[in-house]
Amino acid sequence: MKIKSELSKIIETALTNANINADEIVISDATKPEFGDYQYNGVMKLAKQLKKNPREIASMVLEHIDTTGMIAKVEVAGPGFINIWLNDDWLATQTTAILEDSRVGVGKVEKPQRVVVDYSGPNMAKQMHVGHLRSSIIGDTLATLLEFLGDEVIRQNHIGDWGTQFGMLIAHLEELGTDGNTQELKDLEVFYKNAKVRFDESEDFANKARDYVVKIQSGDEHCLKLWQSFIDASLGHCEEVYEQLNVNLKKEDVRAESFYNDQLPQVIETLKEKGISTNSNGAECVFLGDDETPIIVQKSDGGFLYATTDLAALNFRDKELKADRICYVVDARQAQHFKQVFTIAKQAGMVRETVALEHIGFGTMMDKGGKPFKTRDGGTVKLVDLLNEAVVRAKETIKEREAHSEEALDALAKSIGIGAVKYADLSISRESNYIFNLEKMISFEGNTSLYMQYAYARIQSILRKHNAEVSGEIMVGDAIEHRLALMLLKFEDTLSKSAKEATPHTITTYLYDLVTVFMKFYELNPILRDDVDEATKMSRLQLATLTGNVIKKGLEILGIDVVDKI
RNA sequence: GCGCUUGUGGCUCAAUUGGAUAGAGCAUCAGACUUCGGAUCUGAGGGUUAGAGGUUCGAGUCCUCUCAGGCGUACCA
Repeated sequence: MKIKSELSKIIETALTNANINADEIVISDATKPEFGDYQYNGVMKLAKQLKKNPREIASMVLEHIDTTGMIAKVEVAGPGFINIWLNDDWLATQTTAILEDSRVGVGKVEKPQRVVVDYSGPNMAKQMHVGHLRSSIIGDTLATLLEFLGDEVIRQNHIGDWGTQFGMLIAHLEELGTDGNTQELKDLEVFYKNAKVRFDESEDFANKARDYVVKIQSGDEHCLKLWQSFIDASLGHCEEVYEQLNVNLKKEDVRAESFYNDQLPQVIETLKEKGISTNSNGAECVFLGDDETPIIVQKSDGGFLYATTDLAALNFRDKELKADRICYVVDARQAQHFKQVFTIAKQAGMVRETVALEHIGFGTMMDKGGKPFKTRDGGTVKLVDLLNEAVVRAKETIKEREAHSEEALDALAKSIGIGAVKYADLSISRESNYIFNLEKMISFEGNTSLYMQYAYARIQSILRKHNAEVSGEIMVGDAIEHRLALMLLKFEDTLSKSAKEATPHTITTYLYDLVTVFMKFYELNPILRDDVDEATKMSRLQLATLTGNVIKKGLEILGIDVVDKI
């Protein structure tokens, strides 16, 4: 239900009938229950333009607002706010209408776009570390969300598989022998470290490594084969992590750096032709605005840089993938880089003017002391280790409360532990740095996945206990049911906002508010007690069922499984 | 040096993009069980939104300066 746009239409009609012109009508949620459900704050601006008293204008508008359907009551308050109360019967009808809807009342966008979401982007030379967590799950949520809303999403995993370090790695792989290497490849950190040791201790090895870099680039078959087997092994690690994280990235979504390799000279040619780049100190550079430091697109030795690859990728995504919107889910620290690359791409005509280019930046994960997240000895924390730890902790927590069989416990621990980490990450507004705290993540209190899971399990428990058909209409009988019904209908507005701004935390905040309201409803309004009449019982069962459906769908978009029992 | 960015109760985070008395959760204190799962709910205390000016009907949000962090700054990605 697009409540806000429905209300906008009503207000627009009222304004027209009152002979007032307004360009855009923005409806916002009421800040307090006593101010109603929604409010329109635009009158103050209009009054300024018309040079009239805002309260006077608000009263004029008020007279023309249709209060026969959706709206129950309107009121002018403060300097000129128009407060809006929705009608109970309307809420009841609308919620009843979506009881059987698998999309729980969420429609599809009118104009679907083709959206490229670039996320995860691990480096093949190393194991995935905690830094990849945010990109992977924020990107995946965005992709799932846009798809659900009807856009055509193209996932792109821009893996780092090209560069000088690969010479060293494949030389080491060759030395181990392609058959005997499987053991050491299990841990890429170890593999990398050993390769580095060889590189430093042996002049022959180092020369060979450098030689191999050139050979891969020139397409030497033997080296490419070694390289490919190394990439396959490394990608295998990533796929295990994606599997564990419930992140929907497949092999066919991989479009690696190496893919763009042969397009790089063309990028330079285009930039030269258009007079965008110049030669400076032997390197091909782009100077933007008044910036003194350039963006280097080709090194003085002829090598290319990541800006060049990104330009080639932008060109490909525009020309071949024909994207309307391209989202880069990458660390916020690369903001300048993307700003520059986007500017160059548009200037050079590599991307059409109409394409929306967005850097979906996110903050860094910190430890409890507010420092960048590291292991005790200062190394990077491997993502698998962190996730495994979360599962272990979840298992301990669940075990304390209820008796489960060992298999059930393991399965529960997996979905709950991983879900808790994901939820905690997604619930923070993405651009700020955040402090990683596993205990808080696996807590049942506050805005955590377990609080949602608990509410869901409670609802399922009621339905099991009822153990019969649930039918009939929803009736909105009191203030708390009014709030609950309204929250349920707000799901679509929430998802739209989240998609537009690429902010997963909009969804978690909504779910938390929904569940909080549901918990209050649950306390105040008994469902299965004997003294509740049949129609009320059914209505409340329906409300509970619908709440469960929305929680499930919401968590599903975040890539988190719900469980019927905790 | 230049550029970008952040600063919100003791702690961790919000604030519908300029709207009403800045909201939650931890923690603290006080309540509610003949439990539809108490892993819950109700309430209280705790804030000059780093500081100082400015813009206007109205500022956590916009502008200027100061203070304190973080990040980026010519051939890594």
